[in-house]
Amino acid sequence: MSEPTSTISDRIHEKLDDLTRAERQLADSILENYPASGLGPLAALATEAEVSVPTVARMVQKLGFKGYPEFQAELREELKAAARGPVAKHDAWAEGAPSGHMLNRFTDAVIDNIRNTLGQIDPALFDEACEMVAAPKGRLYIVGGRITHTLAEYLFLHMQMIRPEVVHIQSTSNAWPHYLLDVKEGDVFVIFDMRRYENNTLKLAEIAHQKGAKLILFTDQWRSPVHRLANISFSSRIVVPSAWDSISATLLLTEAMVSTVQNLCWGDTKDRAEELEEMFDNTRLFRKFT
Amino acid sequence: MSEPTSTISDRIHEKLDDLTRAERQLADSILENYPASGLGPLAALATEAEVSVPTVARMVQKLGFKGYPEFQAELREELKAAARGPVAKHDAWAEGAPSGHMLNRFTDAVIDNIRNTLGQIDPALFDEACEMVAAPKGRLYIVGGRITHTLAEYLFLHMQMIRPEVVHIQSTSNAWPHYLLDVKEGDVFVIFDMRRYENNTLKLAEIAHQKGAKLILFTDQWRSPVHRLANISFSSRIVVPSAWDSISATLLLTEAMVSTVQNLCWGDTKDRAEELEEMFDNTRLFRKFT
DNA sequence: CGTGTTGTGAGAAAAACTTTACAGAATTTG
DNA sequence: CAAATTCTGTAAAGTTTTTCTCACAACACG
Repeated sequence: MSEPTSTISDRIHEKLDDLTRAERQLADSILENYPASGLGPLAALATEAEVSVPTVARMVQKLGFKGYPEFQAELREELKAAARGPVAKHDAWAEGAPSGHMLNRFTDAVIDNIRNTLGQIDPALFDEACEMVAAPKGRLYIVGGRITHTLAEYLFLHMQMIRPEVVHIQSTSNAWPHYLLDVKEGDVFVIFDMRRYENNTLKLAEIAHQKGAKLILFTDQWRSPVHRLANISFSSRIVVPSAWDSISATLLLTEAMVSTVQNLCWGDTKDRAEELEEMFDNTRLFRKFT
Repeated sequence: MSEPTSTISDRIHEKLDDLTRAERQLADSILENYPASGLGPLAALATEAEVSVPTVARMVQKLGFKGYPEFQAELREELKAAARGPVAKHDAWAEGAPSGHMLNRFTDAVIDNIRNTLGQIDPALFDEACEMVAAPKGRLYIVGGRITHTLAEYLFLHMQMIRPEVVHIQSTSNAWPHYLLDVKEGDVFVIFDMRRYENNTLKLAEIAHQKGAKLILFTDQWRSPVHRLANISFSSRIVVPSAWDSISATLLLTEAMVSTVQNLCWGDTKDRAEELEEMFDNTRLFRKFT
């Protein structure tokens, strides 16, 4: 038996550019949970990929198989061969990379960070924070430092679409004191401060706190000094095999917050609903996950 | 949907005592290379196990299935779940949160995205891209769009510390054409373009390509039109239970790239070594993972 | 010898695959 | 902006494969 030099997965990737829209959609679906979906009946695969039956038949031939059964047979062979191999499942995230490859080591670390970070989150506090952010009573200020202002801006860009009165402050900018002039009680600050913690951020937090604003802090596992002032803090694990830190876990929290807040605000802000609706139409993104 | 408490493999083992000789022979064959052999046609399985067709049919019913197709369907389901891996099986990441809590749903989705994204990366291409980015021959341009410029800036901030001649362009800015004036052959562009893909980014990529620059693209699973011009593309999964997309998987790739490039450049740029060293001292971050 | 098991062969029924034709949609081209 | 081209889904029909079942003979074993 001649060991096939390339798996079907490879073959699909190679041909990816020659495929049409629907075929690519199908290819994605096959790769989605590979190889399980390719082992069912053709019609089921078509349904799952949301393409028509002939599209599947056409593509299978395009990939060089005489028919769907032949395609399946090779998938099974592949599966057999794979099972023979190392049982170590997630030894490698990126197929074909040595397990010591940076991609694998890095991914291991990030997943671990995420697990660890989530394990230490109090869901009730998270919900509370989201409610504070969603509440349209006061202004929402979003603050980031030298590196973390990218996170801050990411949050800002989304909040801006969800609710009014959102301000993005970069604590390293020398303009930040001006922003604080009209902070009043009931305003909410979301502050990102990861090591190395920035003095400006701390000062800014102090003033905001003093003026009666609520503070929500995203920091790392060693916690920025701001946490003593903050009403709610979330610490993320950030260690990766790199000379720098990872903000992946914090990004996850931020994205989860965006999603939660948007659910909370749903329907409230009529004027934004329009804009959102248009976006949903354009991106075909509005899927109910309940 | 009730999660089956037992796999088919378990089920066979349980019933093993109630089985007759030929049936046991069949069972052994199924478990031999599980689950591949069970996914082919019934007749093939019979031949492989050296039993008759009716024996297979009879045993499948004995196991409690209505017919062979039903048996196969469950095998496929099992395979699907197994591929998801032990990591994603966690049904509560944040302890104490109901498994339907946004934090858990979101984390599931992100982990799944990461797994899927990494599974489709060619490590050789990734290394190649990192070498291109590390090569100090030409300039390094980093380009992002409306949302993705946060990723671009994150990469920029780190590259700036690693190598000289790094430029950050925001394709939504109307100043970008000026940046392209002195692009020359050998320059490298790192472009972020996720849906909804931006026309400006495409135009910018076209000009850069035409001027002989190399393009590295970070996009989503549906791939920005820029990918046709790009020398190397990486597509990430971005779907999460939210009205918006997630850039978490792409951030992971970006961070992994930063780490890899920094390893490649290590020692080359003497003038930056100082600055780095000081940083490492301050952050106690310098850990050798090699 | 009797009981329970297994294989053979065949045929009916069901399911699956392949192909074709065509119309509507999407995209490209001029 | 219209025409041309390409792509895609629907429907249907024909073909092949697969599954299921039955009857019966052969076999194993106490």
